[in-house]
Amino acid sequence: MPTNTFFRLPEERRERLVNEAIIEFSERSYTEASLSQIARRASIPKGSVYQYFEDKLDLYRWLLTEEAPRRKREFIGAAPREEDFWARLETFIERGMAFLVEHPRLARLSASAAAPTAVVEVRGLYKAICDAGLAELRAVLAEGAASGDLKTSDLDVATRFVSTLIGPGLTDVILQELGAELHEVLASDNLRKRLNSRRRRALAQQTVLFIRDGLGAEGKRK
Amino acid sequence: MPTNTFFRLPEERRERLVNEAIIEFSERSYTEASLSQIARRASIPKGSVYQYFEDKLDLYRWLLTEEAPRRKREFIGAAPREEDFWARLETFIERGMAFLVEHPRLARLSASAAAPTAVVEVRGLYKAICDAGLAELRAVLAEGAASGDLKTSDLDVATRFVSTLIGPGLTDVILQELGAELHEVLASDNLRKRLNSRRRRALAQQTVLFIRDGLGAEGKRK
DNA sequence: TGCAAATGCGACCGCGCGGTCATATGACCG
DNA sequence: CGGTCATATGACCGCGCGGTCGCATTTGCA
Repeated sequence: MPTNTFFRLPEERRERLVNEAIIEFSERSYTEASLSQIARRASIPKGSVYQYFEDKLDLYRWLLTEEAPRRKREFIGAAPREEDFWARLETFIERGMAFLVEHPRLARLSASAAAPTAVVEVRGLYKAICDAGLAELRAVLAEGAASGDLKTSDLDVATRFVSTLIGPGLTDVILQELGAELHEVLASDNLRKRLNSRRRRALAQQTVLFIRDGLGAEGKRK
Repeated sequence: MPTNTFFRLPEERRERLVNEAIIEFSERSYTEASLSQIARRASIPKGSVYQYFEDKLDLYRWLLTEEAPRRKREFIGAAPREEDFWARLETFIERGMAFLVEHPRLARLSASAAAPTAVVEVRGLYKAICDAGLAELRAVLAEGAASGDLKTSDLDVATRFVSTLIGPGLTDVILQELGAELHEVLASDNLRKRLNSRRRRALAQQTVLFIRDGLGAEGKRK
């Protein structure tokens, strides 16, 4: 947890630090990321940073578990209540994609915790984040099971499958769509403008169709 | 590329080095992994290692693009020719799972390259590996499209979806199944015995069903 | 205005890393 | 036996890191 001093900081200074930290941690894994760099780029002496956070992990943890989720919640806003379960799922996916496209660094921040690492605390953080995401998705899917739209055979496995699809899977598809590397997208505002809301809707639709009907050809399904 | 000296090494010494390298690179990201550690654990002076490989990246690249694929090919063996496309896909998935379970370190080695990193060469390596995997899977799926078993609307996106499912997705499911963390599985032979061939078949079947039919409830499908 | 508490600050520390190099060793050969 | 060449070895280098510490500066209050 940051110290009170941190929260008492002039907003401009605090923002500078936080933004540089987000940039650093979105481009590099926890281990690779350098507190010295963050401080240097934010023009804040390293000694001061250690007055705001206990250590590197403290800053990382706060970003990952407090600040990023807060900003995401702010962006996503209240979910519009759709009638149909599949429409609801589609919206859920589209909102996730919108966040990825509009705030790629924040999205990457969480994904970067997936890196295989020997730092056990980071692994713990990642697991917690994953579990939270899974729980959220599971709740969505449970509604579908309740309304009879979704097969109910194994909700846990289904949740994991869907989660993988709309997480790493969609990221992959989007990058291919943009024809760019992740690091280029992070650096460029221009690239991501090419995945506008209309295109995102289409991709979300395609994803939902896959989840609902699979890839088996119509005529031949057993 | 390793030097000729490396290939002329007494087998026992070479194996020691390679094995320790696999362990190190499967537990840590490229940046986190330490050549000094590998050398120390293999009881080979660091100076000697630099007689076998140009640098850390050279060793990593060789492991990732030569040695691991070679061992995987050896393990998987020739694909038994099934008649039905879906049976073929199921076998493809089951073999992949078997490799993951029997050689978790080798499997992790490749996955570890997915780590977000600022080291551009590592990103290049990862992209090459992914593309190779995607091409292989695409070929499998293309057969399904040709035989009329698979929807042919967008083979590229489909390939990416399926790839994500049987890659990170199945890994997740398996870890949940084993009730263990990745690092525990790497360390323990015991754990992975619990995912025997019969259980793997079942999981592969479940995955194929999902890919073929999706999650939509039977009665309500449009 | 003066003092104490909070904060800013940057030089400094120890560490482990990737990588180098001068020298030692020993196999092979005329 | 002497000389050559491939190989083995570990002390050593420079670097950037995470983190510390003591002093300078500012702030808030009586």
